[in-house]
Amino acid sequence: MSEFLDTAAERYHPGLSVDCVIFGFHENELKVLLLKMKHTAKWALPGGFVEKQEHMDKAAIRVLEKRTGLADIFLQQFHTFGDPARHDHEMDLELFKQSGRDPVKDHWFLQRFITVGYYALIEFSKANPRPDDISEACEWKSIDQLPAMILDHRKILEKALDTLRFQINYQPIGHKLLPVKFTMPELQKLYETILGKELDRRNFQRKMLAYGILKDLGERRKGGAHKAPYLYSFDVKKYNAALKIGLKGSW
Amino acid sequence: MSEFLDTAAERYHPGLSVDCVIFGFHENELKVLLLKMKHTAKWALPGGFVEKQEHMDKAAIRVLEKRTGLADIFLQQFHTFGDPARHDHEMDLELFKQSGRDPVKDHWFLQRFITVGYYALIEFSKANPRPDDISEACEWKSIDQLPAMILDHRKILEKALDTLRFQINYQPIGHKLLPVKFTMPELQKLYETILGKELDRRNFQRKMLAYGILKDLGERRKGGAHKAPYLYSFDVKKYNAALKIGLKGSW
DNA sequence: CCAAAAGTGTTTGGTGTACACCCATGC
DNA sequence: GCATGGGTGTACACCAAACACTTTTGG
Repeated sequence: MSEFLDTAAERYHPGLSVDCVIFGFHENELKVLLLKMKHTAKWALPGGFVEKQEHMDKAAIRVLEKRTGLADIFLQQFHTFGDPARHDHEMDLELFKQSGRDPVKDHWFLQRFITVGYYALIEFSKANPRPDDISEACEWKSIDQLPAMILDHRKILEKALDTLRFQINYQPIGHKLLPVKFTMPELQKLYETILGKELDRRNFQRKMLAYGILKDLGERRKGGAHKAPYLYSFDVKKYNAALKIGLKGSW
Repeated sequence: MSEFLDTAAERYHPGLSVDCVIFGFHENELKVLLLKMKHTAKWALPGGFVEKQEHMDKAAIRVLEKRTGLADIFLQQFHTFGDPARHDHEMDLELFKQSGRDPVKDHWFLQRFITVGYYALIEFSKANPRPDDISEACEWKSIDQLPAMILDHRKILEKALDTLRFQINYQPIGHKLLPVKFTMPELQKLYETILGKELDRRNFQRKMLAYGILKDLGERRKGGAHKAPYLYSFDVKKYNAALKIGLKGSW
């Protein structure tokens, strides 16, 4: 941390950060990946800084991998947060102290920051998040039970969720959030979770199949109680083609 | 300009700018407001910098007013451009020379910039754009006949247009772009222009009226040739309520 | 009176919605 | 066998697309 404070001003673009909202879906709940920094009580979105000659989008990818171990994630920019009040000077000073140093006036780290928000959808089961060396935890948190978060990270998360809902017909939500094989009820639960409302089982199925973006694998999911549901997977080619013009219809 | 280069580093947030894409509608064409700086051949979006403790959204409003004279414009953030290649070092050096100064290494102005794009819809007839003292022109340009533009401003403009099309059912497009009183054919032309395709006259009218967001003023637009069309204006309250859930239907 | 623009209406097919019924499985 | 969850089907209302006809106005 101490070394970071020394070299940051040379390495990074001043007053600019990126924050990532990583969505996953597990046990019928929409989850977000959060970090807990050492010595702090609140949680944070995985975020970081942009190198001086680095593409901002690339920076987001690098930062996410460094802080959570997640690689090859397709991140989507959704909003930039430029309220000067979003800066928490007290917290900065605290971090300085913890690194065993005196706050320096006009230090790179103590100025106001603009942050650019990115979001991603990832397959929960494939993700293997691990905290970096300045964090003590990296965990999935349910959207419905979020812990206290630093700065305006809660607001950033809400905005990401709004964007997700808004773009539901234009983003490969199912393909990114579900395993390769999934059942129709699972897909429906995902939609219901994101949209925050219940959908009719039969109409959902008909509509989804009508899109022609699903491949019926013929298999069934065994083991569970009740009637075994069919397994599907996405016809990626057709899915992407359909998304370009947007999946029709209101949910 | 010379004074600007001296004081900029103190006043403004480093490496950050805002650019505004101002849409207007006139003579059945969608137009954009562009500036032409003195001593340059290319046109530019009205843009500027963010003061150190200023809210970014407020900065966009301030910048727009200062550079074009347009006040009280509702600006909507749409994307942030963070490609390091978007910076044109040659152009910067040129501007330095023109201000009669030698380029200083590591000068505030010579670093890489991130820019945040904002767009607005304004009523063409009410706007009275005027160039600021560093520009020689401030003009409406048709979307179909854009002049050469600096940096990635063309790309920024395209992105704004995409956003506009995407959000057409969620933004008060008509209310912002048209005069208070307008006819149905005028409103239709606006939609056709933004969407880039023709719509059926009768279906358009029925659909619009069905939304219940228009007030029939009873009057007719006289003077023109042919049958005089009725005048309408927006029922702003109902319009805004309808936009919250989005105007249904595909165009 | 004629061309062009604008107002009004009708038919038709699709899509969303609200249902009812049957099938499979574990307890 | 019964509760629960999953698969399939149907009736209806509504909306969008495609179309024809009438009215007004300036030239």
